[in-house]
Amino acid sequence: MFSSKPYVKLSDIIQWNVEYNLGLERKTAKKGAVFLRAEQRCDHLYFILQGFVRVYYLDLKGNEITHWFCAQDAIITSPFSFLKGESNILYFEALEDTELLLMTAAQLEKLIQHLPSLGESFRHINAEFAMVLSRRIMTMHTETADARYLRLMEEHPLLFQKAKLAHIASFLGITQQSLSRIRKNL
Amino acid sequence: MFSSKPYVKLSDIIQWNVEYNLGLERKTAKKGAVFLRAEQRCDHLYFILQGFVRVYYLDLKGNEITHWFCAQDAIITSPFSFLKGESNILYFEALEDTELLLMTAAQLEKLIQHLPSLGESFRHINAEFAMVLSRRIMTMHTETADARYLRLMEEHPLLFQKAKLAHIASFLGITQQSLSRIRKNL
DNA sequence: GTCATTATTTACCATAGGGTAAATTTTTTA
DNA sequence: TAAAAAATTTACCCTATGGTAAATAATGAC
Repeated sequence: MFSSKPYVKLSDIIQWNVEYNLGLERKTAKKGAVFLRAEQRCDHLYFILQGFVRVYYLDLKGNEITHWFCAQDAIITSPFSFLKGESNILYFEALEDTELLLMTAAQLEKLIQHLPSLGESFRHINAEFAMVLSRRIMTMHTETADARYLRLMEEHPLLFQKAKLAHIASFLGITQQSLSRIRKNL
Repeated sequence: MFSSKPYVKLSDIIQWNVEYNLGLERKTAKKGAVFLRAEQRCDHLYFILQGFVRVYYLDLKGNEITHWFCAQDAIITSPFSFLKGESNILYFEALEDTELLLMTAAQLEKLIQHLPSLGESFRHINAEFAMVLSRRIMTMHTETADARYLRLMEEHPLLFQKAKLAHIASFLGITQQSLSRIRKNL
């Protein structure tokens, strides 16, 4: 999330695509485009070659809740759908012009057959991702909304240039109005 | 969390321990014992052969926050410490007499060298774990405390026989008093 | 079985954040 | 640059949950 993933280099993926004749699909999404919607199956990993993506879902009242933001070099998917074939509940929205490389589970497994070390890389990526999510659960419990906002600003200042405050508010677990109030009180 | 992990069978691990001369350590923890503390390094995966474990951490005021519960056949570790060598902030508490099999990162990598398919299993386990955590983040946003309580009761009725309400309350993200109030109002 | 300990509930008031609606500012479009 | 649309802020009151403290209930030790 946010950051690049040092374990898998996109340039390698692009090279292997040719070398092993994987036939990976490419996709572009204009700024503002929602290129995956709930109810659409998500049967790809999306490698972000370029751009910035917001992942969100809808709560019971239909409000958009930002689940995470992904920058260049990150990999996104809808885990429920990609891993388990369950119906997808996530929306992927390009917050700027975005270029994507798509990989199916079959293509991934084929590639790992050729390159077992890539499987190991993904093992580490998954473990780190779980770690990031664990930490997020903890900070949601232990920190006030103010503290979470300040920390986000410190750790990801660029985010505030790319995402709207409404996006960031729901990512922080509060409403836009509450975030506004927090900003007012410094 | 909670459930068994179909991807790795404990009986296999025990057999491989002999076959590949891994020298895995065993450990037992009496009911009530805290067998890992914050500040202690966690450089093992803990396979739960038998028993039930609560993982918790302390918030800024010193309150115990339950991070998850783990039953037989689950694997626990302190990801920050095990993966990154960062200082450990988690406590592992046996809620009943518990028997554990310990595996260091070195032992894990050695075993995976012998059995690459185990690496693949762990890749899937990590992915599923991330999925569970994602879902938990979502339900914390979208569901009220009442709904989370009712769902937990429905999905994990046995938990209520093994854990105290204070443990469950902090797992649900509320205080013990709030949980009590929720229970009162059905 | 009695006492001590631990777990749970209750009651009180305090507060962070939600919901609605409108005002204001900023950005986009024409 | 004017008009329209979108984003952000503000203000109001409301509600869920927190904090403190005490009462009750359940469990365990002797």
